[in-house]
Formats: sequence, structure tokens, C-alpha cells
Amino acid sequence: MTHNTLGWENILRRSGYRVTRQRGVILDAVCASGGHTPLGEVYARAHRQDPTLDRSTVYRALKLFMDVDLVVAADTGDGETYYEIKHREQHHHLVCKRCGGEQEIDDAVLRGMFEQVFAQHGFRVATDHLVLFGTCAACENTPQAS
Amino acid sequence: MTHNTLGWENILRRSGYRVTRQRGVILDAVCASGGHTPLGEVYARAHRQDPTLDRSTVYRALKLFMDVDLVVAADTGDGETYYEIKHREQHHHLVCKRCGGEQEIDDAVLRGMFEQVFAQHGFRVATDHLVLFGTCAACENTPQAS
DNA sequence: TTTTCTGCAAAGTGTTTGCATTGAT
DNA sequence: ATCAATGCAAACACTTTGCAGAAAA
Repeated sequence: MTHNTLGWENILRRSGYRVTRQRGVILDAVCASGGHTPLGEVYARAHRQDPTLDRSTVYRALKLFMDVDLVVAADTGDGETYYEIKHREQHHHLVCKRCGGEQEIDDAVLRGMFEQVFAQHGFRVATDHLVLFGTCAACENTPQAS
Repeated sequence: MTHNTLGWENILRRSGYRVTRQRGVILDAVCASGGHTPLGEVYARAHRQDPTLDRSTVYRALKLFMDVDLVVAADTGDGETYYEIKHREQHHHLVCKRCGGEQEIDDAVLRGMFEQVFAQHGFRVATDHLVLFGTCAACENTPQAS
């Protein structure tokens, strides 16, 4: 499932924006790396693909993609912001602190917790893209590497 | 419950650091504002208290406080990092996007969800200070301000 | 007295902006 | 032909670092 299936070109055009080579390259870069990529990676990849591409263009493109809801930013709290193609389904991420591996989890698991928060505090959680850090199964069963 | 009850001076000294007026002012600033304060606020408050205090001193002090576990940083994902005196109890925060109000929630609510994640994915979540954004009860019942 | 801490200034980083040119429509 | 998007460079904001003098131990 690449971004092509999302018809990104039409989405841009429909909003009055133009379809450019650079924007394609940048969107490709966001798709790479399992679908969610830290900003630094996005630039690195895109720039490798097109060495004349400027940092400012990446910033501008990402902002624009977010405006038209093509891409969402996931805040990891570790300083890096991850970008990914917007899925139709809510989902969240688990990032292993040890090996750096990532996996997606369904919104369902968290929704229960969100509802409980609402029941207890009347607070409606609107975070739709959470990143949780921890240790993945593989690393958990591995003697400390460091 | 101020930071004084925690014996911060002893904690510092025990670790071979010195107790200075500036560090006291900065720790006070962290305590203000309900106990968790964004970095900008910490500096603003501290600087109001002591106009000669430099930004770099704040950065250095906060890093040091975290080293000795006096203060923890809570990542909000909105760009700002919040600092607060380390509690003995795990807890998390709810921040209202509408009014900016904050409240603490107990770790218990989230722990259930963490366990479910572990059961389903074998992933052990180690996030011990989460900030969830959403809408608080008061704002939820208020006609849109904007 | 000794060693750490502070304030200042300078250097890094990461991000944004103004503007002439390039390129999509 | 028109107007948005790009690349470049300069501007910004945020954070870190080197150093001499001030302060804690």
C-alpha cells in the first residue's frame, strides 16, 4: 500500500496546490522505513534521491501534506517527530528503546483506556497518534546488549 | 508539598554538587504552576525572581536536577517539554487543548492498558510519564470559544 | 584555598522566511 | 502567461560550550 493508492496528486490538486517532482520524492521518503519516518530521515532519503532538494522544501512540503491530511506527525517525545502517511484507521506505535524496532497497535487497546479516563475525569482524550516507548518481546528475552 | 520536603539540598550535596542561590530559584520555578512547568516558564519565573540569572544556567541546572532524579521531564509532544519535581508515584497528565488546563491521573488507569499491550504484543511499555491531550470536562460543555 | 558554578559571549542545531528564478497549470 | 513552488541565503529560535571571574566548600 503505497501513497499512490491514496491519490495524493489529486488531493493536492483538489486543494489548489501543485504536483511537483520534489513533493513526490518527499512523500516517497515518508513512506519508506516502514511507513513512519523521523524528519531527519525524510530529508536524508529525499536528498539522496534528489541532491538539489533543499531542506526548506522538505519543511514546506511536510507542513503542506499535513494541511491536506495526507500525512500526520507522531510525537515521540524523544525530540524527533515522526511523519507518516495518514491511515484511515487510528493506530499507535510501540517503539523499542533497546533495538529501535517499531510496531503498530490498534486503536482499540487504547480506546478502552481513553474511555476510562473520560468516565473518571470527564476528560476526552483526543490524542490519535501515540507513541509508547518500552522493550519489545525480542529484546526482553535477550541478555542486556550493552 | 514543596521541594523543601524532599531535601533537595542534601540530594545535591550527597552527589558532590553545590547548593547555590540560582539552583534554589530554578527549583522553585519548577514547583510553581501546579508542579509541572514548561521550560520557557521555568526560565521566565526564575528570571523574574533573579534578573541576572542566565538561560544557560537554567539549562545546566535542569540537566543536573534530572541527573540526580530531583526533576523529571515530561514530553508533551507539542514541542514544549515540561519539568516537574519527581513524585514517588507514577502518574500522568491530561492537558486540555482548549483551555490549557492540566490535571494528573493515576498510573493505575494506564497500567491496565500497558498490561494489555504486553499480553497482546509482548511489548513492555516503559513510558512512565505520559501527557495526553484532549478536552476537559469544563470545555466539553462550553460552546466553542473560537 | 580549591573546585564548582555562573554569566557572558560565541558557536551549534534545527526551523523559518524573503526573494529571484524555475516550473506547473 | 500566470502564479505557485523551489533553491539559496539570511534570519530566527533554541540549546550548548569555552572561559574568566564569583561563590561554595
